[in-house]
Amino acid sequence: MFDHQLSIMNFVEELSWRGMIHDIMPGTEEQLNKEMTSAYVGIDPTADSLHIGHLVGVMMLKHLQIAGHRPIALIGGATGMIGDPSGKSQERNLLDEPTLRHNQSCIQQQLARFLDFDSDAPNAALLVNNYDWMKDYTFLEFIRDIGKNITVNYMMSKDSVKKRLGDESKTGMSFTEFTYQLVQGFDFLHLYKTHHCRLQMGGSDQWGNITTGTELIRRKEQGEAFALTCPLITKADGTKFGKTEAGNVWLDTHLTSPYQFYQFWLNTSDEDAQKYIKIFTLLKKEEVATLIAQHNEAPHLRLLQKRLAEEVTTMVHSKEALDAAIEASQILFGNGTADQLKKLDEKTFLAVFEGVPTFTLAKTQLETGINVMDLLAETTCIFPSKGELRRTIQGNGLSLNKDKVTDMNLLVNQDFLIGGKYLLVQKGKKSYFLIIAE
RNA sequence: GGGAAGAUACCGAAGCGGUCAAACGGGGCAGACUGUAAAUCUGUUGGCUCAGCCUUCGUAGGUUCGAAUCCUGCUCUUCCCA
Repeated sequence: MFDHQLSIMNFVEELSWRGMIHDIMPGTEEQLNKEMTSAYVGIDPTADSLHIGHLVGVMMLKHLQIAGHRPIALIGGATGMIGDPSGKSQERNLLDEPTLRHNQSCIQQQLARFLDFDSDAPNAALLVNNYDWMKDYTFLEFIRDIGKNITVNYMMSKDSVKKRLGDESKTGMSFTEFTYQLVQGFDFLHLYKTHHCRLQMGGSDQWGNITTGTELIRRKEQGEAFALTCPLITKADGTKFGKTEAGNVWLDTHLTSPYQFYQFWLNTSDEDAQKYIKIFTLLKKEEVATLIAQHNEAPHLRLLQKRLAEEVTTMVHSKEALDAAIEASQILFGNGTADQLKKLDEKTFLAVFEGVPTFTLAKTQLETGINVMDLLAETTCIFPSKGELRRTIQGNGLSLNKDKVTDMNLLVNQDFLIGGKYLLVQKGKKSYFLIIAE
């Protein structure tokens, strides 16, 4: 029986209570209990940062490593160029190699916060890029060595393909997309042969692709490989997880500030928070149970959301970033008044509004005063059009320095500046913008 | 290669010669209520120098006093036949 001092609970049990198993191939658990096993998760290198949609896969790898197995992160340099037919995603563009490598190294740095790549431990994590073994692999070799082993009938039976072939599909499917599962299956085969990788994990939408891989391994190598998928992360209101109005929630500080990151998690609904805290934090079963119980006692305190946001922000960024985010949140969402705002010293002020979109303009422009309309819709692009700004003011949704604006002809001059320098623009309750006069 | 259907604002989808900046639904934004929630209700959702004007209904032309609506070419999509 395989045992590791770190593994308190076995991997499958661990994922299971966390609600992270959607489907698992028979024999997977036995394999994991038998010996140290390598398992991989694929990541598309479409950007130079991961976003929180990637986090589930990363957490699976982390749990895997904690359980004493070896995680492999596969950068889909080759597959990422194709695009999976199951997603709504368009066919992708080919990344040039420098961009691909850049993205790869950025992603690896982010992964290093979660996984141990460098130690001498036998289960140190590994990062590979399928571009490396695909780029010189010719089409002829591929169809002869790989394509031969899988029938089109088999490939067509996959849901992802059926969906695109069905009557309700409006777009059809290119040959390239059809081939996707084979290419991904080949990755699995390659890792099986080169790294003894026996398990592929991914989102539930990957099940079909993963099983093409295990099938390929069975037919070509008479080997046994396994699949484990986690449920697609959903939100109770049915909208897509991981998106805000501003787009993806990234792990990179420059794309999504720690404050915004913290806010994202803080804003999860009660129902979702119970799910997410199991998936995105490493809190133990008992602690999670206690938190959920406490939350149900006093839901308005939102202990669960706060804890979730704290844990994830700390894990992804740092304790310092978390503290700053909390402080900023308190000022922004506490009963902040214009007076309080004006009392802040510049350093705190800037810390609070770090990550808030800023616009600069010359102080001289304010000497004679400038109309709110022109200021917000023209000089700065806080509002895309004057019409929209007009509507917002009419709907009582605009504040300057925490004071509601009701007059569309309001003249903004230097007297409005906080500390002689800053003007805080608020659209609705949650959207802040900062104008800096220089 | 032949045939059919279609392309409307963020998305879906009406409109089929004037009263159309374009019904309806979804989404978005804002307001009320609240827990920075959910649900609900309300307003709004092309632009502007805003009771008026300007640019939009795949694209280029044409017919007409007048076109999203009719005609022609083109592009693209889906489906059927070969």
